[in-house]
Amino acid sequence: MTQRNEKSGSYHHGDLRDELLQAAVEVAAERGLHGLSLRECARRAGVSHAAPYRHFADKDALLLALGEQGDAWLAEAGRAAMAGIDDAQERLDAYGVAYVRFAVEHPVHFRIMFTSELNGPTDGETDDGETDDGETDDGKEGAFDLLVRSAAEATGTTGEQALVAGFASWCVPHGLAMLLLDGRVPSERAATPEQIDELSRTVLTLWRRGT
Amino acid sequence: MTQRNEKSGSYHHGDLRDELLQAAVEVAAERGLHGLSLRECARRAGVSHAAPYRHFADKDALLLALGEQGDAWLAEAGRAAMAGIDDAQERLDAYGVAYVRFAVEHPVHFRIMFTSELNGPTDGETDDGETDDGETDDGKEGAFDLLVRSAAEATGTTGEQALVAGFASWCVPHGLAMLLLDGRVPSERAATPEQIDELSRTVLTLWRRGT
DNA sequence: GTACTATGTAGACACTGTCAACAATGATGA
DNA sequence: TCATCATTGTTGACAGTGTCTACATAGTAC
Repeated sequence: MTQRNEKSGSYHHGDLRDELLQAAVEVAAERGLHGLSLRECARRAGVSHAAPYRHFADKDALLLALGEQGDAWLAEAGRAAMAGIDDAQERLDAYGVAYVRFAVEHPVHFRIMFTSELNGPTDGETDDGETDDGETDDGKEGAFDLLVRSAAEATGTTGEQALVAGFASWCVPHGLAMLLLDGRVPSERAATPEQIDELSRTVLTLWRRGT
Repeated sequence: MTQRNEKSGSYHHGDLRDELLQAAVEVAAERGLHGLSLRECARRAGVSHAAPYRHFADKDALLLALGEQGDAWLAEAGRAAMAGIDDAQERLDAYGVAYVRFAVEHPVHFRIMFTSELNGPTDGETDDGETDDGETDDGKEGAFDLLVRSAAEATGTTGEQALVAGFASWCVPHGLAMLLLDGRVPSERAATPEQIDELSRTVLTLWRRGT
């Protein structure tokens, strides 16, 4: 919780950066992402309206930090979900379930992670070919690599094909997560975590064994 | 009627509502959704900053209008794509390809359609059970019904199961579309409409052919 | 014509992101 | 111990925004 009983007296806050991030999640959860304001975060952290600029270059930088936090958490959740599962197919399912669960448990982070608009224009027409496919910051990509490896194993493919298979295995939970966050699933079908896990599993297996 | 070709000189604009919608898409495409402002739209339409309020209650109302426009377009695209295809499975695939293509061709509309935050808080915990499942405004739901019907036919299910199958058939193109819009697909794999169609088809049919 | 309604404008308000100038704090080194 | 200095916070300002109220103009019906 936001426990600022002691620190209110001191000039220096001590952990403002983290508290701002927390406040941002709180505000975004209440008012939506487009209702998030740095000043409100500062208010909740008990500091002046310009204090955040000592920790973040601008508002986008704060959102970016939240996104990276989310990337790390998701990667960890994915790894944990897949750990110890030998069957590649089951591993893929476990990842998908964990993915959707993460999105539902951290909707603000998830939405920020997939909002783009933090790098460039909406359409993504910028020629970002060469700077994007090199060594990456082991967060989500680590999890993605694991996904690709599992997909490759499950489909018996390699290289190019395996990559597409991994990507395809990403689409399903991602789509489900997005639709869930947008309230496109009747609430009686997605009220509890158990229901959501169940739904994820159903969708994942339906997609695979399709017909 | 719309007899206002010389709109710059006349007091009344003649078609301001539409022009505002167009301007909004333009601005959002340039600056991202969070960079969209009513005042900028007004500026581009050549009217004063308060003029939009004669046509939209507030900013959200304008976004909502764009969303509804997108719903209608998408439904039409889906219907057109499925028209004349007898095999249910192929119909589902065709819908998916059209869905993704729509998202890529109308990224601003698509993103607005699935941004929620226009109705309530992010988490969707509001008890909107009864007002949401009744008769709907035949836009997206019409397309969704068609999707469910096709999924039911393809899977040989009915009722509850068919609904979930239809929903699952929605998740895949939706996830793919979202990942595409967020630039998560290497640009060399999604540069042209043909490549995107190809990718959609691959993702949609991956597991069916694979196993 | 006059009255009414639809649609536009001007001005104001609170709020926001962001910057520059200033102030308090804690660490560093003589 | 004390002067120095980078870090971190505050205050005040600016332009831009959503939105409201009051006013102006155009088109329409009588």
